[in-house]
Amino acid sequence: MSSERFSSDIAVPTLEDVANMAGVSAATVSRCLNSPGVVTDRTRDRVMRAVRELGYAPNFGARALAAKRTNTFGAIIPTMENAIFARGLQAFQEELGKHGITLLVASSSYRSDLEEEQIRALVARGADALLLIGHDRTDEAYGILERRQIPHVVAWVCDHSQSRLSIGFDNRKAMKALTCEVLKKGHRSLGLITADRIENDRARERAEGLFEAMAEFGLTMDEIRIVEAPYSIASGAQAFGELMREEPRPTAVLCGNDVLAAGAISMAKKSGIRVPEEVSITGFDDIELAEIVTPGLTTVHVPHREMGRGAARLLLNLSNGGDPGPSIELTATIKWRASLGPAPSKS
Amino acid sequence: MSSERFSSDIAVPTLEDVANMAGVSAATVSRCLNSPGVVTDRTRDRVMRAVRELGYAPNFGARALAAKRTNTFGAIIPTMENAIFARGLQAFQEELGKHGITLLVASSSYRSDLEEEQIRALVARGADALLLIGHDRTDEAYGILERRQIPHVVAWVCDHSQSRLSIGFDNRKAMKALTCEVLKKGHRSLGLITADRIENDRARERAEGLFEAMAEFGLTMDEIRIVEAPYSIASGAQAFGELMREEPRPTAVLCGNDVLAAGAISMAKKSGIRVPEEVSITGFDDIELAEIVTPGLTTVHVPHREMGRGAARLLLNLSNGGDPGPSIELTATIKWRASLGPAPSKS
DNA sequence: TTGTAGGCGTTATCAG
DNA sequence: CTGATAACGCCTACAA
Repeated sequence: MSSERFSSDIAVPTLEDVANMAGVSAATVSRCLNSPGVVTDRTRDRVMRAVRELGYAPNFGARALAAKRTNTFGAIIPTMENAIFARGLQAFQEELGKHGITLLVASSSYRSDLEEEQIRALVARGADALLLIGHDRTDEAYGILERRQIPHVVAWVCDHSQSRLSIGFDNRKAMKALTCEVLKKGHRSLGLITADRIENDRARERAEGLFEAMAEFGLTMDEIRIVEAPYSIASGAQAFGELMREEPRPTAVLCGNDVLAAGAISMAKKSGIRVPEEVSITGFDDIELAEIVTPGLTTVHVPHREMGRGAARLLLNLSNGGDPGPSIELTATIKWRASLGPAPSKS
Repeated sequence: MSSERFSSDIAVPTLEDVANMAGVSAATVSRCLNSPGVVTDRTRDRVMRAVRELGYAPNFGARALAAKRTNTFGAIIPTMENAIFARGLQAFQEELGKHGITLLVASSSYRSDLEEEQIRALVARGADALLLIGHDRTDEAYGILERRQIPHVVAWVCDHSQSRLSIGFDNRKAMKALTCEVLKKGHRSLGLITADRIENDRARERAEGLFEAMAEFGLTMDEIRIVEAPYSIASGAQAFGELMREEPRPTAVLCGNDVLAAGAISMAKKSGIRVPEEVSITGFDDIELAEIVTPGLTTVHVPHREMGRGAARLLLNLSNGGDPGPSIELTATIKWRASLGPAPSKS
């Protein structure tokens, strides 16, 4: 009925078409596809042949509508433009793939209004579960998740003051540890290049960690210059330029991530400022970039793959009605390379 | 009816719930959402309030089923692990966003069997149109696209021997031009680090371009050493190491992309081989990485953003039943940086 | 401008 | 083991 099957009928075949060709009911075709064990070998063969012949593929919308399950998870990351989330996402996807579930990725450009929109889109699209980055988002966003009871996990963070299920590392602690190393090298005049801290708890926590370390070493906020910059090499470079014009000039510039740090290094090179002899620079994330730049970037190594894999497992569990257990804290470690050196002796 | 609305009813709200709360029919709610202009301001206000109050979001499956349109496009890229496709994809997404359509991204790991699977998944999921990279894929993949008449465009390539709609640049021509520059510098012993050329027409075309240039300069295949390597900095580094052990040692190493080239440069540095004094290295793509490494990478600048934006427009057109016009050829240009120098004077 | 009713392609619940 | 048949949630003529 749905497709009259003229000689050159190009309509998309439906369950019913397959049923007709195989001489069975639509219900039987559906069963062949979903629980093959429950149908005779003979009829199944017949049905499968028809399926192939027609090039039939089930209509996802209809299936979702009827089954209330899509076998699709979603992930919303702040950006695809740099590699920060790529590796973790890859691991996430690989793990999901093993369980036959498809991943849909959206990016929010670090804007929580857009993220809310993306959550809506993915949820509406039937995502069975969601991977989110960081805790910062609108109440509406959380409202949607709760009302529809969408299993979700927050990754890339481990904030003990938050109760939501998460897997990640303590950004504050990691940045504090790195800053302590910088201070131990004798630096007393710092610079910070950070992403916008509004709507970005990772950036905020990292900055806080830095401040805590300074406090422990008896430094005040007078001894640090802060520049906020969008996530890109170019803006990292520009921010570094601004910092170098400050008085007194920082002897160590900590960057909120490797991308900004790479920009800083390139600007230093362009300006003839030697790293680390005149200025030390540090990053955060330990993406490939950190190893490639010259000098290599001392940075915080983040367990991207474990995070992705772990997040997938939590979500898989959750969406099967299982108990995911408590949030998981992974550890980030300092990765030493050449960009961090002792403070220049004078000034 | 669908949700009885007890005091703590957590059921997902449907169109009907909204209609009840607003005291109108479901049809009116639907209209408010889809063609707001056709309904009274007063009722629309009432409806929208109900929508907000209930946190209503339309069910995608149902909507797709009824409207036969999802306002979703898909893109399948070979990898998310490096930035090669990121910028283009971002532009693609931005353009689509302007038109209210959502982008779903999948990655194929450079494997056409996986790509076919992803095409299936996206098509089944109702993607109205698809962005694909390169021409190489299974007949089945194209079969699906044709049978279901899914508008699609092939990007990152411009192969005049292919009739399929595409937007991109001529990989062969670009690599040939770059190679000519290398040869003009006097290099007569070359190395090529390329991605696997099976199932990857970009890599194949680039290699062919290189060979053409060599032929024009009267060189034979004896004068080039080729190593295939997976897309990663580490494998680029390793491949470069292998090349440097060849006899005679190449004086110029051309890489199929910037990621491999970055690896090559880092290995050169590690081995104490000066670039470009002892060996010249070139990349392809001109991603940020190319600017960051030291020395800067002479590479082929690819118009990623135009490609992404253009692809979106073609697809938008196509999915609205319009005529997209012919394939579009963009031009890739050589971006000069320091990594390419004259051939060392002796041997 | 708004409401009514039918249908979109599957799955799931029943009988048979 | 198989076949009707009723949802599933929304859109869209068509009618009022």
